[in-house]
Amino acid sequence: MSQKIFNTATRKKEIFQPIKEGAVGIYVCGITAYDVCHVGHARAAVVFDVVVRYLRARGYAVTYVKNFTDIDDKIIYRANKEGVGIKDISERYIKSHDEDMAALGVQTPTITPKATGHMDDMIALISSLEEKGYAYCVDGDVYFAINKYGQYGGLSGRNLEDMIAGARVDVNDKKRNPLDFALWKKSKEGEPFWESPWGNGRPGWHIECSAMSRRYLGETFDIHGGGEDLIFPHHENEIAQSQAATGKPLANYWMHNGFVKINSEKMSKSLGNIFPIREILKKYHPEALRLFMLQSHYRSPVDYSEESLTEARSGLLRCYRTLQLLKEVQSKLSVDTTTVAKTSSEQAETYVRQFSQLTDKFNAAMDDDFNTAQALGHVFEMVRLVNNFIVDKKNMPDSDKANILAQARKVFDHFGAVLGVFQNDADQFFISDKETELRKRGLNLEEIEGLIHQRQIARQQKDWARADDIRKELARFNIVLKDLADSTSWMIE
RNA sequence: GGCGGCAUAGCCAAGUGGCUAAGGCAGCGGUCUGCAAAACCGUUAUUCCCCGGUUCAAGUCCGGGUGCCGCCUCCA
Repeated sequence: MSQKIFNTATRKKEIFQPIKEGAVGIYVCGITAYDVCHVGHARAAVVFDVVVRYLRARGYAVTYVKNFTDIDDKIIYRANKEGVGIKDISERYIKSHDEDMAALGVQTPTITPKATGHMDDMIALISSLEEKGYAYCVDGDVYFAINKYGQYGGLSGRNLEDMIAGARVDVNDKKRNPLDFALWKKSKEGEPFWESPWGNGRPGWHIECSAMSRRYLGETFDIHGGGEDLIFPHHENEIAQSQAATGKPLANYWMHNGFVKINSEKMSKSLGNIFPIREILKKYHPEALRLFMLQSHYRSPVDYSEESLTEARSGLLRCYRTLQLLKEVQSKLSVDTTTVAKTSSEQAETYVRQFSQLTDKFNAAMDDDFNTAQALGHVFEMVRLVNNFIVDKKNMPDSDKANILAQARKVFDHFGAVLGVFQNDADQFFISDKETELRKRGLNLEEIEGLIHQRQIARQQKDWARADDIRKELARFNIVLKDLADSTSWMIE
């Protein structure tokens, strides 16, 4: 099976053919470091994290570049407002971004370049565009000449007439064409600036990605990604700049992730419905957030709500219960559970064969444009299959059981490594889930455990009425008890 | 005004020409249990927004309609 990728540029699923056999260069537009990251950033990060994880699992040597925009109007605005330098702002939010990403289990990209570290590359690129006649300088600003380039609009499927008819482009006397965009902006009084052939100024927004992708991945690379909102104008402009400069395609495949809506509304500052990642993670396990996102296809919109996160948590609990059970059964076997031996019975072989079929199906789903929703369907089938095994395993020799469980664990390890879930030990997961839920609901651990202890005494005395009363009382706080042979465990529903 | 997307069970969500329409959540019945929980088994869409067409065959393709949504301005 070959990897397929939906290419925004052609609006079709295409068979992925890397430039260099066995290697992939991917560039994803990162954040502008002027505020904390929100759930929308989380989605883009998780989507491309999974893309990279899967390509690596498939054996590709992936070079993943994700930039930080650390010079920009919004950063300057914020720095002025706080009376600090732009570096204070950008460094603060890059740090915050890194913390959020780590919490989400997003692997650090191979290279994370910053715009301000590549000023020479940008100036060189703009100069070459100027030499070739694609750029013109007016009063310290440098603009890209759309008309000269001629192929503008290819990615977003727009033509110049449509866009001009849209009439929402800003009026600027300096531009020859209203759609021309700034490559270099003259600095205003008091703004940070860099020296350039056009005077003191700073780069336009789009040029950094053209310069940095070229530096780290070359003139043409495999995959360029980002949120769907970046298709126009940002990626359109990147293509125009880069291809005018090199005469070569910028990227062979363009991937764009869909948006996160909040309670069916667009997320926006004016609606006040921006959800920072760190706020969400106070209430939900990061893997629940990942699962929520991965249950939809990456190009579809997802609708964030407390209910949908709670549902995702329920699904995650189901997986971890099985993982926990798997470990528990393993620990009770009389044979070494880590090595994989040959199975002896037909029944045992059937399980192992089904595991491998589910792995194949999972991979096939991922091959098909990273269909994580479908892939997750197979993950849950695997959960059921393992539960089934645990229920009907009885007369199997321990060596067979050990083998089956070791195989099952390997399959979950693969699923988990690709999707970035199941990264916790099951027992540890339930402890942290409990802590999160207690905090969220403002419940007190000692009180709950005290009641459970009292109930334990009542149970020993077979005082079922008292035991049931305590159960009911705890149920009012959504606490569900599970009676074991000699103890009671509990969790919050 | 221009460009694009989506509409599948109570909810979320895969499937995009052909066996019984994945999977999750929620619900119901059963097994298990002192009672529960978890797990397992069974069950919940004769049907995929509506109308017409193409085809031996359509949720899946084409045309029309309706309803939502995104982009066109900074935005993941």
